[in-house]
Amino acid sequence: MDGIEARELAYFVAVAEELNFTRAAERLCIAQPPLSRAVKQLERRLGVTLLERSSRRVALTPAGQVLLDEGRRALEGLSAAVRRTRRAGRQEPRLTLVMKAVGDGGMLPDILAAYEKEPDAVPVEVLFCGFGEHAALLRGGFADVGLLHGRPDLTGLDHEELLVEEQIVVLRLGHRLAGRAAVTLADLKDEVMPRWAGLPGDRGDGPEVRDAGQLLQLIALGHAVAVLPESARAYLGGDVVAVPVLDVPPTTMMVAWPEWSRSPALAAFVRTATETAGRT
Amino acid sequence: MDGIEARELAYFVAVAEELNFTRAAERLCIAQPPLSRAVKQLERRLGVTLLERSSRRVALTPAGQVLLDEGRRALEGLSAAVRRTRRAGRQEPRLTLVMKAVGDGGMLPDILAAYEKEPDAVPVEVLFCGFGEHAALLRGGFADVGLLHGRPDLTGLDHEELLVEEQIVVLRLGHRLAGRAAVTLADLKDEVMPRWAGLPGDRGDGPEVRDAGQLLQLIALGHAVAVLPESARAYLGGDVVAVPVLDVPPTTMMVAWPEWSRSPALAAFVRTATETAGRT
DNA sequence: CCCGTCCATACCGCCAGGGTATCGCTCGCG
DNA sequence: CGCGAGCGATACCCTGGCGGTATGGACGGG
Repeated sequence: MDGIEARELAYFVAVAEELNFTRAAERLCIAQPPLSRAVKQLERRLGVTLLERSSRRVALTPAGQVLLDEGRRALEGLSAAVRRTRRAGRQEPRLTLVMKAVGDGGMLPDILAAYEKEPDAVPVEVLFCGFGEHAALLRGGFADVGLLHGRPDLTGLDHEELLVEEQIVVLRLGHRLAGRAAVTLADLKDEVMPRWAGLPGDRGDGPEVRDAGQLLQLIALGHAVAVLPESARAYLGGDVVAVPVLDVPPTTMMVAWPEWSRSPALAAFVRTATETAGRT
Repeated sequence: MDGIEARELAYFVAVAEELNFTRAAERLCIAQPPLSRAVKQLERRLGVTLLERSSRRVALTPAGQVLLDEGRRALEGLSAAVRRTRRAGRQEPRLTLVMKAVGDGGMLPDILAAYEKEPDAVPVEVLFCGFGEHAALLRGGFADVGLLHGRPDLTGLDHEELLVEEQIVVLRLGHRLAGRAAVTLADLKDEVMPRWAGLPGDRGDGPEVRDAGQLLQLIALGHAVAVLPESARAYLGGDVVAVPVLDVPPTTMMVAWPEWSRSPALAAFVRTATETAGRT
């Protein structure tokens, strides 16, 4: 037995993130002295100095940096286990599918229809999320399966490819490029591209949008253009047009799920999704 | 805060594995009543029934099965974090390299020599392990980096390919195939192949060996033959010969390390290993 | 030089977690 | 059919650990 407790690890992580016992204590809603004691006890149990305290400044030792990284992940794993258990224990078992709005390549109705006929099928609950959130929601145990686009970070996930799509640019009717048969990225370099709300990695210019409706509205107003997978054509209204973009790499849509998941309901969904995609 | 404690999770895992509170309690070195109480408290905190108790039999509910799987992994992650922290906290930092004996493709001396010249280099400690153990030792935080062969389970690991090798069969001098320029698997189907000790997945026949020395001795005695990567030629004595095997897929050697590892010492080692392999 | 900041120490009270004794249920066996 | 063994649940006690308050001591800024 290594004897380390989840609570004291969480305490240490708070201190290591704040680099300040007092602030960490109030974040944890406890007083500062018990926090000091708990961290010291953790150091004693590990036999390792985690923090360099100099009565004016708190700094991480190399070992402390390791425990901050590893411990955060371990705590994530713990609460993911809790969430998955809670969701598995609901009286009415469900499968939570996470996807970006309009991120199903038009296949979701077919997949769901086929899935419902499976013997292991359970009701599917669809959870919409922002641009890069799929993977975190799957890893964290908030969702069972996801439909992903592009090249997300797949660590901790298993996946199957469903569909490879060419990309199009969506333009307002009357836009200077709207009549072209095809465009290149060079044609678009002066265009305003919206960015998804709450996404730190995205480029800073362009208006912020929260969902596909806002995006289409911006395009229809002529305030922006957007490069989307070809399947998005199905969602376009009459006041915008789609033009193929020649030199953008095709985007692949995939179904992904947490590594180690072995529920029959999930396996049936993945099988159904790949078969449905393969039948096109 | 989800409020789940590592100890109570370990308690539940023990009960779920034994399906018997009394035996689980003695495995945990506590009395049975506190164990019953702890599991019940865990169920209350999760709001989920984990075990079906029928006064004569204990069975897992579906949610209990989920928590058994996920909780085991979460506890693994926790103790891996502890081990990595302990190893990072040693006064003399070292890099622990795990490999099968004679599993380095002859490159280890070159890699180590080149690595020692790196600015971020630390002393390398080599840990030998049995056939399929590399990945578990890396995931568990017992080692920092490994040299792997074949197609191990790489979940939780990052890796780089170092070397693709053809395979040879090692035979006693005077063996019926020893004079051949090459053989096929069909030629070998009646031969005795040793199996590595402590490896459940291996085929049952053949004598058990613990290391390369025992293996070569068995071959020299004519009691066995073995299919090995070409680089093993360097370790062969004069009383055995090596013959290429035509229809065995080449084996790839790779360097692997735990996902998320970001120590400069490790990064330098991986870079050195790939550069050394690329220079051949 | 004093005051504010911040971590450590000292001490206290309470409850969670572990122990022992015992009950209740069920199955197997004579 | 009745008894005993096995096993989990309950009741009760006791101790150690965790959290709280008060305070000390080191350091830096004004």
